[in-house]
Amino acid sequence: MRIATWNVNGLRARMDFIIHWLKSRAPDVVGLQELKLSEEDFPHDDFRALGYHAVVHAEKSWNGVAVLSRTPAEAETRGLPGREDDGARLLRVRVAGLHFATVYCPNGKTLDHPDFPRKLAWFDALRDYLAGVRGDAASVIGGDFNIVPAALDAWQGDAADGSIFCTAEERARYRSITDLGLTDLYRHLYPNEQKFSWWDYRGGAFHRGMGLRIDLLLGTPAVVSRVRSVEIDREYRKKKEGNIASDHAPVFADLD
DNA sequence: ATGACGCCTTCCAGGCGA
Repeated sequence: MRIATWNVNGLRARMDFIIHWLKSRAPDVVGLQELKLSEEDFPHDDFRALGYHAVVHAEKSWNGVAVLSRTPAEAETRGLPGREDDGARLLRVRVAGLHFATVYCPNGKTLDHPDFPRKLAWFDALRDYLAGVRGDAASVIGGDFNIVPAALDAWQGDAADGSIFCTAEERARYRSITDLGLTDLYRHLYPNEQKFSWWDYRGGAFHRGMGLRIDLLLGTPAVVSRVRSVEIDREYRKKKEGNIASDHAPVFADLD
């Protein structure tokens, strides 16, 4: 079974790209983030034509998450409890024998911006929420975490320590989540590799290797024991057939 | 030092992203 996460940076703008990717990679379950459209504008029919069901938690213009799946999914949680005012950023479903959550974690903007403490509070609420469902054995949470887990995951390495995405406060929140028994599937399989999932559109960052690894798939031990490979699909960060890519690459994992 | 690119929106300059 192939599970995936992808921040698409605008579903409507990315539709041709997403269809190309679904046909090429044939994932079974996909968490999408940054849909940037109203739920009534979600193109269910286009996905059905490709054999995918969709559960959507979205809002006009900003944020928005969804789960695509080959077999129908049942929604478990729409929105992070207590933090609904921060936007449509969490959706958890039951699908294919898994509990599968997709998250678009807040950005925080800058260390001195009011969004930064809101980001930390959002992660505290995420930890509390995940602690409440930790009894679910086969569980995945994937998404755009907007935290760089470790120096290895930033193109600047430890020179980025202390800057936004790389502060001790953010990394402590990330650790509070992994401390619940959730493991970064990519880092588990490849402890010393440096691959990125996001590159700035500006300044040729992609071709200069100036990226971050912020798009993650975390799993409980029952999932970790099944994971055989994880790929950060940088082919789909490139312009393809005249279409512009998201600034994030898809990430997918193959499970037994 | 700054902006750089691309998305969104009561249509178009401005907010936002990471």
